[in-house]
Amino acid sequence: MGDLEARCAEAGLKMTGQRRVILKVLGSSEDHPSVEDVYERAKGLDSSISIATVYRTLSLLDELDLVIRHEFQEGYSRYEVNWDHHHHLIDLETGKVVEFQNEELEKLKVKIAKDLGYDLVDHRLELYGKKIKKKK
Amino acid sequence: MGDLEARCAEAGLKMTGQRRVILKVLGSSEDHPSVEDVYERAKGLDSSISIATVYRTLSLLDELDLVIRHEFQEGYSRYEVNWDHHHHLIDLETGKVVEFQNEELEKLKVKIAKDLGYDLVDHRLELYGKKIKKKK
DNA sequence: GTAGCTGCAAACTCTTTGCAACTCT
DNA sequence: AGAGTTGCAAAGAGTTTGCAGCTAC
Repeated sequence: MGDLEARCAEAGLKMTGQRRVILKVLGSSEDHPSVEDVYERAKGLDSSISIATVYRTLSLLDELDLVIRHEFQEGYSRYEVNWDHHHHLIDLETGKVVEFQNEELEKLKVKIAKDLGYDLVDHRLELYGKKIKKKK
Repeated sequence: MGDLEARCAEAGLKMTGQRRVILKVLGSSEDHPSVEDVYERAKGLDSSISIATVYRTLSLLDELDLVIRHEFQEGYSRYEVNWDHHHHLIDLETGKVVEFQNEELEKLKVKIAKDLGYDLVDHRLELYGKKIKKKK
């Protein structure tokens, strides 16, 4: 993958200070921040930034597929950079989000879509679970 | 499975006229109606019903697991009766929602969660695709 | 009788947008 | 220079809630 800024320029976006800040925040986030989270982190780097700009920028990045927008049944969106394809397991007790990949799953999904008469364009998979308690 | 009304009574819910109407609407819907949809259909049976009651009832039913709440990335919720476990393929060109089940997928998900150290409690899978065009 | 339910309207949360000023290219 | 971008504040959409009256049990 590579440089977010480069890919934005490629798409014809003007590289403003605010966008640079937001891209920096996204690129250095290891989690799945909400818009509010991105806004707070961005303000740490440039206190004049507005949340409207964060919303607008995230929408743009989503359209460009540079970012993925998640709705984990919380009533708001979370974002993450679209570095690599993976899925999420949400720990119901702690809210922790675990990422995973599974090749078998990928193949199976394409096959299911095909059997239904569809070309698979996109998909979402979320698992919700509780940590297995080891017995002593 | 079976009677929605019975299961509500079992849970200690009072069986009011409005609830009966909403349950009837849900039980006879073959699609995945939004709150607004449920409200409109319910008004056809009892014009005095309010949307606040629809929201409250659907939340209750969701807590009781009698109903499943979906968020198909549209900015609002859709509901369906929790009759049987299945997943959805959303046709990106028409918005049509196709339901499917796949045993292999179910096993795989349990296994993935287990490998990550989790007991699978719930999960969501949505495929987004385009209809395969047959060549003449 | 009374705990629970309802309609109404107001409030809330998340997100989008109109506008005038500003800024990359 | 000029199209695109920004901050602000207001508006929008979807959803929740306080309250007084009503109703199933």
